[in-house]
Amino acid sequence: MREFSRSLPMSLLRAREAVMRQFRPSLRNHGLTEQQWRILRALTAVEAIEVTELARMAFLLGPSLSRILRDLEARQLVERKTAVVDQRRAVVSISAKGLKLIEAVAPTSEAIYAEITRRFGARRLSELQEMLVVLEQSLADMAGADSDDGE
Amino acid sequence: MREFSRSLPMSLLRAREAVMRQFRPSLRNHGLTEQQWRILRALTAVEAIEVTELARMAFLLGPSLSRILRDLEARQLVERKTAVVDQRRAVVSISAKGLKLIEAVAPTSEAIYAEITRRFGARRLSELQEMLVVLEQSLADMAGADSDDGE
DNA sequence: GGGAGATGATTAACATGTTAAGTGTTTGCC
DNA sequence: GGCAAACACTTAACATGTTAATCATCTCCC
Repeated sequence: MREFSRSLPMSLLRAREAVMRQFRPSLRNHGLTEQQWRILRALTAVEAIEVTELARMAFLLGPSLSRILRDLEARQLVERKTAVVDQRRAVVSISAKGLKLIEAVAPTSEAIYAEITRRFGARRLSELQEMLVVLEQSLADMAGADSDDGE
Repeated sequence: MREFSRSLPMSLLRAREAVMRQFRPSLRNHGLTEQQWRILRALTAVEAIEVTELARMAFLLGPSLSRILRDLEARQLVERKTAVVDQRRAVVSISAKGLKLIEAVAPTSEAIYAEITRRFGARRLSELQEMLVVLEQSLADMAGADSDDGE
């Protein structure tokens, strides 16, 4: 079998961890986890958004998002209301307080990102991002290998 | 601020998830989680190994590894004994039963990996892995951006 | 217009990620 | 040789990942 440390999932995991390690302390100083930050960050790009669509944008599973929204709402960083046309749907938006928090975190975040870009190289970074997109697309319609053995 | 969906952490997360989505069903059919598989897989490369070193190999934090080892030991997939020279250290190795399980999973796993390689391209895959290593190394000695604000 | 099935969201249950604290052992040094 | 600091590992506590089940609403079709 392929040498373990060279497997693609491990490489991606390690690279991502190396990157996130840079951001976590700053987020923590503002009382935010990585996922909470992703949600607030996604919300700044829209006026309001339904929960399912937000999950897609922030790349979180429904249950995780549900829990985090409950907390963010309690902290008054986001607002939630039920859609009028369909009572099942909830529409979420960032609050003024949430925006303020984003603005407080952003400078440090940007500085870290800039330093990562400087170290790794801007061109190289673009190439990497492009490859990652292609990888994702390559596997988009792959079966799922379910019928492995006795199921 | 940079468009959210193009941030490096998100790109890495999405790519990794696209890859892991392929493997999870098969692992699940064998009663293994991704992390349990990583541990068993790492153990096949060595005779025996200390817990801390295993954590480094499988890229798991100590607490996660502790919990998982407890479970794998209960299922008799791994064996653990205390080092004679240093009572603090525990030495872990894979059991015959564990090896058998690995051998049962490996074919499907290899087939999936081969299909991923075929779709993405072998050369491209090598390039990607190389870039990920460089990225990791680029950030290896980066500060940690701790002194963000009032600390 | 009413009921079966689909859909959006949440809850439940268990596994892991993450940081801090705790436990037992060893090491270095006086 | 004994004690403070370092070390290896585990536990604790809370947040998230993951899958399945539940709940409420809605849609479609008869």
